[in-house]
Amino acid sequence: MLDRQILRSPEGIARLKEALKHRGYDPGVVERLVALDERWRELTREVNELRRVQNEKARMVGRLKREGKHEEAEQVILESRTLSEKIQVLEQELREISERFEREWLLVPNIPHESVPVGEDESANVVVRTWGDLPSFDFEPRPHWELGEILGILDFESPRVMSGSRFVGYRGLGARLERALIQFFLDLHTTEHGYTEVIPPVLVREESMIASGHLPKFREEMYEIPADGLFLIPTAEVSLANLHRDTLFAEEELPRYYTAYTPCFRREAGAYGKDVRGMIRLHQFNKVELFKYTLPEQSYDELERMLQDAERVLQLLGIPYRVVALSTGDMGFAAAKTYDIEAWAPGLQRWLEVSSVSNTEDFQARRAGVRVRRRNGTVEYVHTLNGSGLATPRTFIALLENFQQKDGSVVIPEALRPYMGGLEVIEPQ
RNA sequence: GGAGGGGUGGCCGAGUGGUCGAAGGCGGCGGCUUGCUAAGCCGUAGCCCCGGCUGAAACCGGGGCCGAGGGUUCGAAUCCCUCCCCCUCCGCCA
Repeated sequence: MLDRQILRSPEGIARLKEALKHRGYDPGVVERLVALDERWRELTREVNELRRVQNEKARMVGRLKREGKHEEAEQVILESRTLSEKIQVLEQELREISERFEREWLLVPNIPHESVPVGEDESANVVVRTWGDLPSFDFEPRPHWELGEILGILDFESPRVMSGSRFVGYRGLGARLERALIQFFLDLHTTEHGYTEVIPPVLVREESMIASGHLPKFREEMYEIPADGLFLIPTAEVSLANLHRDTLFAEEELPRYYTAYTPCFRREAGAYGKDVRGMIRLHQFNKVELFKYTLPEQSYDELERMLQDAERVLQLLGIPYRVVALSTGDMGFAAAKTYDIEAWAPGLQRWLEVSSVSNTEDFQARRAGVRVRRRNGTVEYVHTLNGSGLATPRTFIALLENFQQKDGSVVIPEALRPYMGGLEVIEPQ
């Protein structure tokens, strides 16, 4: 959520319209919002004034009664009664205006940072850097689903029966490898990068989804449990963004770094027929998330650092990747700036997004009510950042496909071996 | 699921339907005292919104905020309703 102050100056209005245009949103909503805000302020002014008079009269009644002047008190009560009715009518209208404003305001995305490349879609994204050499093979590299089959570590069949498409099962060393990845990520971030590990709920209330910016706009992407009004999280970002709801931090308490492993659930409603093969796009997957609460002036430095923390995972695994700065048209709703990290998948011959690292500035903090009292006494919203560190299925894919050998065996990167009981190679069954 | 108790300012905690933010404590800030610190003493202090002011800060005026939302009343932290959360007991179950 943006500061609605932006609707009260010509420059702010122009800035917001431009931001919406760059994101591919209709800037037409802005005029409507400006009108609602103006009406809201006008009503607020009127109501405030009437309440002032009303308060005066109420106090007068109290005073008169205490002084025993009951008849005069009755007179004032009579006046006050009609005023009270008038106020109620205006308050009703004020409530309606507020609700209408709020409804639309919650659908307005964040304003992109000035450093974000302007463009309609992913074609305008900018590759910031590439790390590692793409592997060359003296054989045709296999896609992960073939490797999973050969090695007997992935199960695509039984999940289809028990749950439908876009689910995967791991078995044997596959399950162990998945667990190893999660543990490796968490250990790295907690011991070397200073994040505090948390295990949050994965079922949350609607208001938590609103706070993180995932609702009301993306309802069709969420699994919902109507009987209890709960939603399955699409990312631990939701849980971590709600860790300090309605909190006023002291400046010394920031920054705060959190990491969490959770399963994530996505309906993928808009992706019919896309990435159906293998485990590129799943309804349920595992992810280790990174999250920071920072002072506003530090958030862009913290963004770069978080990006490095996520990159470090791939470096230690030896998986080649590139970092991409997303364009205005490709960024998520709450983000002011986003980097994607894409791992190379030689079997698929494509780059796979394994991480997305974003600064939402105060967009989520405003929705979640997370503020900081500065040393000079002023209060402002904190900045929040989130990033994957990493998502496992695609890391799993990249790992299998990069380290495969001619016979289908897969070499386990050294960093992971301690988590695999020292195992160096997964052999075909 | 059943019964009962409770949610008050950054934190803890008192509170009457009518004296403009609500005792007290902790913590905060300013000052005095002090070789320095601690202790002590004095003072000050909340958050949000509207307006003065085109934007921001300070300041001034006003409104709102005692879990959330409605309601009763001239007037509600205080009474009523709904919801949320916490605690205790009982039942059930990992």
